[in-house]
Amino acid sequence: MATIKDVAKVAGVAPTTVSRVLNNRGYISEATRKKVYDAMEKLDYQPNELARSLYRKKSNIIGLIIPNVSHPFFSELTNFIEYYAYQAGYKVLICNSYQDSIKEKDYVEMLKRNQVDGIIIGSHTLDTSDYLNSKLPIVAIDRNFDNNIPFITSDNYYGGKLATNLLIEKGCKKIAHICGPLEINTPANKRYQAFIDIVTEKNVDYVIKEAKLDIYKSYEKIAYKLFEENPDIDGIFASSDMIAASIIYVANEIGKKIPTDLKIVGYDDINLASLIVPPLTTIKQPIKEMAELTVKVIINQIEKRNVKIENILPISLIERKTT
Amino acid sequence: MATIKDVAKVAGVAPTTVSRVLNNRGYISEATRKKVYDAMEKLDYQPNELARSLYRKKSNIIGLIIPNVSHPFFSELTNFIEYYAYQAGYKVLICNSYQDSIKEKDYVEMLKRNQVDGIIIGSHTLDTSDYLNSKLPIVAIDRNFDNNIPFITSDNYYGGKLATNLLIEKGCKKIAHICGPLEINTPANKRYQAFIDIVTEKNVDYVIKEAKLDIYKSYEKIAYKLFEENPDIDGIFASSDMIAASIIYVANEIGKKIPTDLKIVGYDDINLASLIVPPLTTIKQPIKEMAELTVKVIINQIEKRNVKIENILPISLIERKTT
DNA sequence: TTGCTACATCTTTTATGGTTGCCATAAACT
DNA sequence: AGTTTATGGCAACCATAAAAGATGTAGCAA
Repeated sequence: MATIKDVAKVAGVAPTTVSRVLNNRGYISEATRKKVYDAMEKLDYQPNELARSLYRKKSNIIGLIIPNVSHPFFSELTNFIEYYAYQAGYKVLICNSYQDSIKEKDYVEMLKRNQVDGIIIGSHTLDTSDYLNSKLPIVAIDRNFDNNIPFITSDNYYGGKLATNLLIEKGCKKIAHICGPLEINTPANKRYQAFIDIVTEKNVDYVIKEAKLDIYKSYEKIAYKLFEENPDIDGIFASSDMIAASIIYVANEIGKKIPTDLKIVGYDDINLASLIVPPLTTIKQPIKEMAELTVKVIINQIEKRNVKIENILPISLIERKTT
Repeated sequence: MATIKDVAKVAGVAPTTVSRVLNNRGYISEATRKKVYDAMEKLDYQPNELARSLYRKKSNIIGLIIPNVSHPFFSELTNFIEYYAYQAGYKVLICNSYQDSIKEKDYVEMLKRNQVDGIIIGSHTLDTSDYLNSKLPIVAIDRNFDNNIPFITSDNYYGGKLATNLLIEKGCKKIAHICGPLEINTPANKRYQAFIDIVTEKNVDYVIKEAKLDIYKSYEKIAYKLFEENPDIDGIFASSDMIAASIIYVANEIGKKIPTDLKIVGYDDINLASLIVPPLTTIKQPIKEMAELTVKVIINQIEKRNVKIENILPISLIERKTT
């Protein structure tokens, strides 16, 4: 690989001059500028960003820790995060934590060693204290830490409310809610809270099942068990579209008709939601806008601007064919 | 952030001694080793990988260029690539090219500037010559360059053959194949070739439609058009599960029964395939194994070991409920 | 006892590729 | 004459690694 010295030699100038051309500082004549550019082209010179980062103490790399990129919600989020980060001149290092706290901690340390400028954390097992002792910019997705780490989320309570109300309006008499893991306090739990509040208020019969973040097999098991224990269930509010898809699958296997026998509301509105059969009624999280805001907040932190701690984006109900 | 010098000062030794403790080389007494470790702990010292990479001329970062992480096939692939790369001590920088050749070139240059140790390219627009003039280790996924760039793929011809034969065996009289973009010569085109060979050989009526890589909307349009132009179609071989899912969706909309009126075979066997209704018959690409091999080949290249140019993994037919 | 070698232990120096500040020099302008 | 523009050269810096060098100690033969 050509270095700045090689370029200087070929262009017949000093390395300092090349650096000046590269960084647009000081006085440079057009003639010299051209000579330098020609030399760079001739040598296919690419400045070594490692050396630059080392000097500048800024790598322009953002670490992204998520449970699993193969989960559609996270893959869509990752896609947009990379998109906006790249636009702002940042690169994204991707880390799958598999919701394993040891892996998560490992990744945080690895990212620090690699001098990332900030970490976006969409995975949820780590103890807050592991972040506290670091001055590194951090943004959490769907997690409200008790300290001052900014987080991005959507209006989960309202989402839960809309979903539950819709099922009741459509005439469901016994509703199940399959929620995500409740042991960690995340804003997503407000979906659960809203569900409980509404069914209690309206005095509707209900069931709760808890699902760990997974992709399918475990969701199917939960669905089978739910129908076995509660054959009279006629409405389900699933806290993710993947769970909802699994339920539709299982409902089909055991011969329940959707939406006549059973109505389903999902959550997220991943790409898949409109594609499955029947198309899924769901609460749309603004994934693209969440990604955009996440990138904006992390960069604002990196560049020492003030950021809001709470960043809650609106959700909306998308009615399709499962209700 | 604490540096090696801070550690040295606290431990009362020279910076080099700390470096030698870190890298386990040279002679170090147990007493010194302990002093150094204590100092590192006290300062919460993390070695700066940027500086290490600069010196070693090795960043342990692999660049991954794919069309779009939010596409399930690529999100699953990315997941496994990250998994195996991390196991081998490599990090993954993710790049979405959106099949845009300018973005793709931009990304390649960015990755070079950042001194990545190798590039995995799953995106397919770039001219080979852009790679040729670089001594950087490269592995392509599903792309057979005419030069010596190793590539990973699966047995596309056999996959196309299995899919087409299955539809014919199941009694289809007029089969459509929705293939991927044919303008670039990729191994995936062998699915198309196999399809043509079989229908010609067995003298079965057929239709071809070409689909650009996209996620849904465009697939649906193609499906609508296909059914409009060919109402008598009774079998479809889709070159990806996402296309197949879109077809199932459209078939449902226009009242075609699957598998009675219409049989469908997908390709990839993404997670979703078993989950959609009806569960999709498909050709399984060994995504996990492909990712594992991809990482293995790129690392072998990085570490100057010999690698095979052609890496073709076996596929298999997964019969579910759409045939 | 001396001299030599071998080795353990740690330090000094140089290198990695690039940026920047400072000073020197000189020509071209006000 | 003084300012602006243009360039070179040097040193310091970023955090780390490695080659080479310094120092001390032990073993062993003369």
